Amino acid sequence: MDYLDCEDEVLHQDKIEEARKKMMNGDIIFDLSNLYKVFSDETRLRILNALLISELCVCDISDLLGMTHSSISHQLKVLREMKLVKAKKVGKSVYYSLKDDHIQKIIEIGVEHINEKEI
Amino acid sequence: MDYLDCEDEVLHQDKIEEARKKMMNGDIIFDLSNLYKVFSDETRLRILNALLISELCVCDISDLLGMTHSSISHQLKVLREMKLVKAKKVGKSVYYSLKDDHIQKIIEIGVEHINEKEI
DNA sequence: TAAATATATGAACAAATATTCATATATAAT
DNA sequence: ATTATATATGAATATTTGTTCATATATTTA
Repeated sequence: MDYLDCEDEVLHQDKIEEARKKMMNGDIIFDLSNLYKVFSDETRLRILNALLISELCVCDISDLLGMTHSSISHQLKVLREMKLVKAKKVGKSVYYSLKDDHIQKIIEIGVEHINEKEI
Repeated sequence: MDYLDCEDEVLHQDKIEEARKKMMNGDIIFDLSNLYKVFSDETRLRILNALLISELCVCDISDLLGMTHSSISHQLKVLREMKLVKAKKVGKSVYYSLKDDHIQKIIEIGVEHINEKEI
């Protein structure tokens, strides 16, 4: 393990200790990584973006994104499991909508970041 | 392609059109997905979290996270390429720090979301 | 009741990605 | 100059993950 190889004079024990104390705990890091993983896929982002505009059934989303029902359905399952969308069954159709407004905020800040980087 | 199989009566053409018009364009979706991909990995999140607290060299980060220099260095490269961190060389060491404060905001909103979900 | 439609899902496959290992480069110390 | 140290990086490996394909379930219609 070469993470033990640094000379003591190079390590900043004070800073390391401070960081160790103030850092978020492992569970939160784990949950956070899973949350952002949802937003890291273009298909899921497009689905969330669409639902931000309107409630839609699976057929609508498939048509809108030009992708198979299966693919969309798999991704909707991920979004459901992460509790980012809710499903409402009406007849043979299932209507999806967003579960809360953090989604909008998360996307907005991301867009803000990207726009500033372009300058 | 079974995304063409839905009956016309099931599709909501008005909603689909509205979504099509209002949705973000593909380039932004692509950039967004790449941005969130950075936050989707626990190692990178821990590095960002540490740098949020203090400027650190590679040795510090390796020691703090209990991971090899190589692994940390690879992830720092990703963070550099995404322009989320900046590097300052001093002697043999390279000191890393955050490049802007969107990082903090993105993490904060994620934490907020997770905490509310726990209720 | 049988056939058709909308959605869901398990398994297989392909593509992406994180870590390890080996090695390279740059700087400092001897 | 030579050796040691801090960091970087290419290639290989292992794991994860998105889509496709086949099939299952639920609801409606004939």
